[in-house]
Amino acid sequence: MMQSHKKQPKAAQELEELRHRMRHSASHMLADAVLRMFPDARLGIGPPTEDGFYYDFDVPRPFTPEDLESLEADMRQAAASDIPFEHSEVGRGEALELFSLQPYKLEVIQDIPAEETITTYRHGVFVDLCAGPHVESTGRVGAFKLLSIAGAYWRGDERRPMLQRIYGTAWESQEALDDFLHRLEEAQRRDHRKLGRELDLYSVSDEVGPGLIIWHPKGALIRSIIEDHWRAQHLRRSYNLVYSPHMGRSRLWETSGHLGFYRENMYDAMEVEGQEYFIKPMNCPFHIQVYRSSKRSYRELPLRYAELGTVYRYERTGVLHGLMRVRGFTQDDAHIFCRPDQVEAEVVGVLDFTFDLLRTYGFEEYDIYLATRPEKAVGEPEQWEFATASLRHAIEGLGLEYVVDEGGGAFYGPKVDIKIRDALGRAWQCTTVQFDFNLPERFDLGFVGADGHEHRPYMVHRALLGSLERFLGVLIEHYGGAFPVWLAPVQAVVITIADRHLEYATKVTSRLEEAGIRAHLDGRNERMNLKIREAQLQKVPYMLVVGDREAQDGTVALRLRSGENPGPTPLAAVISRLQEDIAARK
RNA sequence: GCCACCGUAGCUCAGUGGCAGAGCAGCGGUUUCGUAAACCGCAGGUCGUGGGUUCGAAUCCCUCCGGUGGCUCCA
Repeated sequence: MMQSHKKQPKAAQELEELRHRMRHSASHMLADAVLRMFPDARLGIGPPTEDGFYYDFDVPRPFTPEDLESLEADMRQAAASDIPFEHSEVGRGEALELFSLQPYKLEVIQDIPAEETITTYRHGVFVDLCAGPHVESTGRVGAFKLLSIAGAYWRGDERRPMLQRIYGTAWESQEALDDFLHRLEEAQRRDHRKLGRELDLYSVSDEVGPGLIIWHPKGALIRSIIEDHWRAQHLRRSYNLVYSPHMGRSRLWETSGHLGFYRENMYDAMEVEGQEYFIKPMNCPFHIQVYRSSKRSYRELPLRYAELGTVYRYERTGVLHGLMRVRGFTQDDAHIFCRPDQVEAEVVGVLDFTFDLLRTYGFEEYDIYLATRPEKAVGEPEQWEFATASLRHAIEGLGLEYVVDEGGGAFYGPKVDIKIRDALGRAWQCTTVQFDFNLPERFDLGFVGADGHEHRPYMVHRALLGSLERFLGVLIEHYGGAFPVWLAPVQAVVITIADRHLEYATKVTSRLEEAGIRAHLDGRNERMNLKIREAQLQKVPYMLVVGDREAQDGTVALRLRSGENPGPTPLAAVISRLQEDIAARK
């Protein structure tokens, strides 16, 4: 159960409610249309979603794109006929009778608690089991469109039958629908997989394998800037940087419990001199080794070990997606070992660090989730209560809105997840802060307290950016490929108008490079127009055109990727402008 | 992994049973140009893989590999 701690203005809430009703009604009209196409179709469920609606069907053959067109035409006809939606309450027996030919509906009815009333909505001949609410009549569904077809397991369970799902969307006006479709197009333009290729940032190769990222020079440069900044920030916040190997003996993973609980995500063992080794899916066991390398005193806690640790996890082929979901990735990982009395301050420190770091990249909006104890869990209830309260206090103390994900915690501890939204409106999890009651136990971690006795430290896993691969993917879409100057692989391109300007252009480029600017000289024997176009497509922030006038005056003709054209500018002024941008991380 | 769709030159794509094509990129040349694509030429492909049907397969069928949109799972 998700319990929201968010507030919305009333007007926005009413609009959302209207869209919700229109989408709900549109999904009924879709199901009605499908039944006309396939009278024997069995209906799954058809709820509204954040951006539209879907409906699941068990049909004799999969839908085709042409089917979508004729179904949509059928729906338009229904809308034109303006048939009223009629609500009624039915008894349980009556409901079972009414939907006797619809096994999925029967299953839903059986799951409705006895004390709840069962309701149906009818328009024309179509009746659906439905809690509602709906718009008054089919003419009031607004502007709608069917979007796509997909397979979906009944009740999301891969052991149950796969139904055919049709996705659609509905909005209060044609304008709002067009807006939405425009947003989808914009999202496609910003797709990190497309930009990744166009800007030559990374690739995946069939020969290397799916889900394994090959960073090209420009992508690698952006990544290394992010990493450098990350390390510097960690040092400022009293983290200790460590490095750990990519594999370890089976004994390590047995002790950690990964072989017991996480093996399906791990690659098979490799044998070395009769011993089994596993490639790491997580960094924690290694950081624990650092902790255990000497006897720890309460005086040295908290200890914060951080590493850009590359891990490999088996992911099913169907879930791989560009940089967002891969098989080999680098976590910006850290493990904090601390005393109980330090826990809350540590969590506050991590959250503060997170927002500080994410703000650097222009992320200001987050979805925050507090995930609590699941049914199957290790650790004492008091520990869970204490840790969960620490997380809650930390979030609330910072005045943040959050959602409680009841029972959504890991088996080894409660956690806070923070998601940022990409250009498609999909929320991507980046930050995660997780308590771990399991590993300190398994590795028998301890510290000597002021009382001279052994105590168990608290352990917190945290990743702020999540994985560099995913974060870069989100960043590419966030900026639409137009990276701010401090991240841009090429910050300035010097463009010659004719070959005779090469000498001056070379001098300009060297001056820029000496000033610490990533400059590139485009001295090709091509027309200036072409070079500007290419720099523009590569989203280079500064273009410095040099011709006769500039060579004579010691200036450059400045052009920005925004299309602004400030014109002739002294080189020194351009350099300081660039340096200001870089310093301000613009 | 499952459902649907897709895979033709580095990229974007045309070709749906009868001699593999275009634009861009690449290479060679001409051109020396003032704010988003100069011109001419050349080269480039076992049509993802393996098998089958056929006189003949990029095209039809099957297998596998990879991708896309979803489902499940997740940083």
